[in-house]
Amino acid sequence: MAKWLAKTEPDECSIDDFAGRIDKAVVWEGVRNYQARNFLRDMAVGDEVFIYHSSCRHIGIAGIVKVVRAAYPDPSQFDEKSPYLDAKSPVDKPRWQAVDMVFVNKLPRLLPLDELKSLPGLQDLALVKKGSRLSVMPVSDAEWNLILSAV
DNA sequence: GCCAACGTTGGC
DNA sequence: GCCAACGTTGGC
Repeated sequence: MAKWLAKTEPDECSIDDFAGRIDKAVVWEGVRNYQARNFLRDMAVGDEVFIYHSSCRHIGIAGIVKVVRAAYPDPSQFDEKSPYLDAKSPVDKPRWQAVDMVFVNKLPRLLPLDELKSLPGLQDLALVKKGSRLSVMPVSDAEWNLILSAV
């Protein structure tokens, strides 16, 4: 079972938003970067995903969710009212993918970015690399366990 | 709010 | 195919 990390601005969709709707999956839409899209496409049902809070007061890994529906065409790319509308995406060959995810748990404490940067063994994780803007990325089992043991 | 780093766009 | 200009991301 593969593991992943996904960035989100908590104002948009925080780990608490996941926790507050455990009966209804969150549609992870709006990814508009090809590399991140490819990772989304590789996600399988049951895969676990770290939720990372960015562009906010407390930056870091906040919790874990899991995939309950594998990649399908992101509806927001065709939605005129969505900020994620991509008018150039062909309807018969959509560019962008979404997955559905549900809450698993919050970490006992938020693991801040500066701690993640200081952990030996995470230097290959795109998240901690300077200038990295990748919003969905794979996490190895070793990295996953290291992060959990640092909480 | 600033700004460095990055990905995308579009002219050539 | 190159690359400058531009818009966006995201930490600080």
